[in-house]
Amino acid sequence: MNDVKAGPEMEWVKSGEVRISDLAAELGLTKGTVSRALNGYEDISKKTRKRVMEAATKRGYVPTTQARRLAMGLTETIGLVLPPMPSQPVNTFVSEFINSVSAALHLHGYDLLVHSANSEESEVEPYRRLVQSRKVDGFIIFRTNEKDPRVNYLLNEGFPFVTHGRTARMAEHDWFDIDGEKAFRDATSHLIKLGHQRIGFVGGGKEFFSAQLRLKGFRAMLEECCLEKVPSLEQPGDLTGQGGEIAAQNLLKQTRPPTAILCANDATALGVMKAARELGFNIPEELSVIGYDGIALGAYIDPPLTTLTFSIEESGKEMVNLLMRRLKNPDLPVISKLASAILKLRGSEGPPSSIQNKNMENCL
Amino acid sequence: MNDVKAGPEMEWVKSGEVRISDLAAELGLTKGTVSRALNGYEDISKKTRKRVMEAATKRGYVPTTQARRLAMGLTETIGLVLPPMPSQPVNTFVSEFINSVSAALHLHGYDLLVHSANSEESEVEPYRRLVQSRKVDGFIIFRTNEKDPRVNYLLNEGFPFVTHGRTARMAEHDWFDIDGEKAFRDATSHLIKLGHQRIGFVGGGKEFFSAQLRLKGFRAMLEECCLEKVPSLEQPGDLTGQGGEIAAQNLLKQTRPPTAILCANDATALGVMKAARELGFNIPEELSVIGYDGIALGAYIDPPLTTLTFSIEESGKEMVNLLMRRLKNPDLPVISKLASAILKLRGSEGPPSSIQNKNMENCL
DNA sequence: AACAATACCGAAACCGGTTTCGAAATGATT
DNA sequence: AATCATTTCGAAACCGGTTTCGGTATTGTT
Repeated sequence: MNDVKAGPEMEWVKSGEVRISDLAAELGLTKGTVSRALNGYEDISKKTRKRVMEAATKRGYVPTTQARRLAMGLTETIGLVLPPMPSQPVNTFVSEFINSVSAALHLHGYDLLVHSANSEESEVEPYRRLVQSRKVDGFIIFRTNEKDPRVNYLLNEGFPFVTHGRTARMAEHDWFDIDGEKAFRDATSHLIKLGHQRIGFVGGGKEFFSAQLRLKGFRAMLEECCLEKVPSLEQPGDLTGQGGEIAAQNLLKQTRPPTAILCANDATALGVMKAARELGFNIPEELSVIGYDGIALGAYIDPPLTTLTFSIEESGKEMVNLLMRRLKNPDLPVISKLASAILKLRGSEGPPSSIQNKNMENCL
Repeated sequence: MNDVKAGPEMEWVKSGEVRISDLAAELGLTKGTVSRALNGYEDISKKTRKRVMEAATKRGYVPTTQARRLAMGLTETIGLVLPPMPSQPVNTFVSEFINSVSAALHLHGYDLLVHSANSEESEVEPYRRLVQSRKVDGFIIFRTNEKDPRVNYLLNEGFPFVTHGRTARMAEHDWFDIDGEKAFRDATSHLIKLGHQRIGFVGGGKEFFSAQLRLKGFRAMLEECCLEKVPSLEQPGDLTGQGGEIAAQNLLKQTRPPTAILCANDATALGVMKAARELGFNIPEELSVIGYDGIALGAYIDPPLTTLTFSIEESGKEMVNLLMRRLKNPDLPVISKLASAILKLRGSEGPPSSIQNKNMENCL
């Protein structure tokens, strides 16, 4: 019933009750000596070290983290501040991300401190508090804006951090990002090869750098394939389902609606699909839809959502690597890592029902 | 560009560079006096207190958390261990929950330490480590099993914690839970009132207490309405979409398939809907489906998923309240709180196409 | 056997705070 | 003016570790 196994004659010890001074007294040593013995200093005889270590395991001694960290002048803790969630949590990114970051940090002996952002105060306030009270050694930042106050603050303080996503000052800090531009080039290319000529795009807010890069990839591939850029086919969005609905209505009510819509993320794509259904468009026969994020749920809707997906686990791991490197040596030059998303075909896209013009063979 | 405002003649101070000893020296006081002045002790003259506080704000002094906590013998930190995610993160519960718990803890001056569970080691290992290294004062536990090793371990240690969900030992620890039994009574009643006579149920694993309680509520309402309990209509599941698919196949391939299916959670419901579509069942005309969890995504699928929903924010808040109470006074009697879920009608349920028999008026 | 080198451990300072205790200064009382 | 109570602060211990420094005890060298 109880997971704690205890030998027959081993008296019951509650966890964490024995201090280094107890151990020292018991062994007739000073706590300094015990500390060095346990930490592998060379000036301890094999015999004493063995005695100490055996006593330590027997008594279940584990150093008090707070004390050790205070003495060593570090916190071994990384902060992660959750952006305010305006009740649009269609995305499971956050929990997966936290999970992978936490796991990666643990391998380095670091803890993860998760803080929530109060939407009433400034965005940087939580960061400032954590820095000033010296609760963390560095930050993991995600969902960056192009001009990001958090980045500005931390750069100014000279405080270590890594971002998930690029910023206007990306040359000054370490960052990890998914190559959204390439991803959308791929997705656009895929649609064009299927025969689509009029492709819509629903973006994210101007402030999200990543959404801008996705738009850039979309435009680039259009141009590469000699398809003209139609401004009315590029709709702004806000990365939510609702934003997707509105944008889709704007697109599909046009005289010549697009035969395919690329969405800046999956939440948007779900909104687009909902609006499309309500307007009587069959997916994928009359309208192809492609999202971005690879949320697992996309596989369960009808039709299953084709999307651009990437490894969140890898993201977390890589970011932790970048951060650990930075903590070890703050003066190293900034580096970055770009991972790629892959197009996961699930069924929400297909060839257009009517191919209006065929002048694209010139390009492909 | 920079959020840090500094007065004209205020020289630039990097955050967290000034220690209490610096402040004391600058003021010609001892650090003990400064500490007491800042912490509202009564044995400090008004004049000195004012001097100290002004100097503190001017120099931007913030006490080092590590040191303060060590001296005061507490960690002011609560641990939350993420259960291993077997790549089934269809649920956004976790991130919302973390968010609300973190926010609630912050109001009490507590931090949230999020730890990930390594699936290779024992489930209690992370807890043991956090306890032994004295990194946390208590735990928030969610997704409990009926016989929960984590609960056993912590009860044995006498370590404070609160669970989200009941356990076999719920009389011995504080817990918060959603009244899943009542929720499923409501949902079942709703279906029966719509005219359904053959209602299927897809459950969660035997180990999940909450899933068992939902089944219990389902059965209770059936009995209350004089509907016979058909064992083949109760299918086991695993709270995943895939589990839902399999269960739905088992249900719908029967000679007399159910006209409605209640699912232990939304992920399961999505799997059920997918399988139903593939088998040619129209929802809700030929098959009603109801889930549990209230995930936002359910609103965007076709048809929108009717589900039982509850406030995750309230869950987090209440659990933190329970835990804070416990930390303040460990000897208080255990208490618990049961919140209710509400049925959110969205469209995946309706009256059955053919009402087989009408003998239910006797009961309702 | 005398001496230097080395191995090993104790003593003490330190990390940055909090808290207890006692002494000096101040004010009130007679 | 002498005595007592208060106010106010300094000194020092403490939280639980780590790390530097110096002094024995042991070993190795000639």
